[in-house]
Amino acid sequence: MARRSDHSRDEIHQLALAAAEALIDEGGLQALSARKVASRIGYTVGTLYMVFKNLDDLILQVNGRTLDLLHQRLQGRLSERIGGKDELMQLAAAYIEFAQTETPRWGMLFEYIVDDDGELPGWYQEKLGRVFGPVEQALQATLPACASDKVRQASRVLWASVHGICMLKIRQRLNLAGGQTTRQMVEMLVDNFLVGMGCKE
Amino acid sequence: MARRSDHSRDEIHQLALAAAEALIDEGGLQALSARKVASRIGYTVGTLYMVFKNLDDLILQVNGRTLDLLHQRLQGRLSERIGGKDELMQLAAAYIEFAQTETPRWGMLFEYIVDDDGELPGWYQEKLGRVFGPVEQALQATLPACASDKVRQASRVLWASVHGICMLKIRQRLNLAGGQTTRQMVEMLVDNFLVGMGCKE
DNA sequence: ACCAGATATTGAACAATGTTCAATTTAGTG
DNA sequence: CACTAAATTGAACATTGTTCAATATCTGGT
Repeated sequence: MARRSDHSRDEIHQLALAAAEALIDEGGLQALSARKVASRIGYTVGTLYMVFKNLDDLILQVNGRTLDLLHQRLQGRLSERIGGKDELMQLAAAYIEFAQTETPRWGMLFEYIVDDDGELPGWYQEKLGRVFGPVEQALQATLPACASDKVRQASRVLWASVHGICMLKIRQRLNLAGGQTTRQMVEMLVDNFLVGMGCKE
Repeated sequence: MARRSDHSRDEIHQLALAAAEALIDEGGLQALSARKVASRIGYTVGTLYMVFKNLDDLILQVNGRTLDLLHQRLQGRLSERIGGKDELMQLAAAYIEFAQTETPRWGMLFEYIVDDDGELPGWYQEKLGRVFGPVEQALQATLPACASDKVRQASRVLWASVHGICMLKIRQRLNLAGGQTTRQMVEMLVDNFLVGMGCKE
């Protein structure tokens, strides 16, 4: 029996999240189970339910950490405020890379489905909003004359589009894409989108 | 016990698919189970496995029918060859409507995940390709001067983008989208994309 | 009409799942 | 050392996908 003082509640919490992430990386969402997570951290099932409401709660928290990581990766490509297509393509490349490198965790962000009227918890929505930050910044720098709420909206449209391409490409739902890479497809999108937004270059 | 001659193999096949669709419509993918499908059509579990390899096989075939239905809905908006932004927006509206109306079945199209190297079966890829048909046609009509393989590629990029917007909107992953409707976001995309492709209007 | 071979159908069995909770073990306090 | 409060366990339950021996039903031949 695990000693009561081996880990604090919070340590168990963190250990479990890390173990869950490892399992997901190894075998996708279907490789995740309460008992497997528990045994990996040296506890039994019951203990998990002292720290998480249920498995969905655990998954949502893993997703929260994934969003944080994604935000970091995007922010990392934003070191210098260049603006323009190049910076947006840097961000897009970072997103593509993240999706390709951390495919299972990235995919899980969109598999957890919320009920009709049920909303995602506030802390989660906040993390979601943060992910759009770098895109919004780069887009504003690219379109200095554009009103900030229009940029806000445009960044959502553009990024949802980048995401759509990534998604269908990685999940192989784009039959006969003519040998284009994900990156080339995204470049076509960004090019056209920026021209449409009235970008000079 | 169900009489041996009550239904042919093929009838059982069809009945099961219809029952599965009903279950999914009522409660999403998680409401689907082998026993529920079987009991709805008046048989027991074992019988299902005479007609489907396993549950994934059943799901893939449901998805096949969903793709057919989607293709119909798109094709239905293509009756007259107008070309131009209006026709593309008609198609986009049809897609949005489909996603909003048949959300569970539509969502399932992207939840079934294929292994790393494992490909989707040929018949399924063919159905996938067909869905892009109407978009390709409308885009070619809109850009008559554009080479057909460029149109082919552009239709994939554009439609993956439309899909991305739909997806994130319906799954509520677009925090603070500023009260824009899915349709308005898609319109912004289509507008910009067409300008970028050199469309006059 | 009846039998035999073939095939359809059943339902029990198995391992694994999420979740709960009484019983047990441990830690801290007086 | 004893008592209380909390942590930890593991058995229990319902449900899941899948398999397969047993049983029921049909078909064709005599």
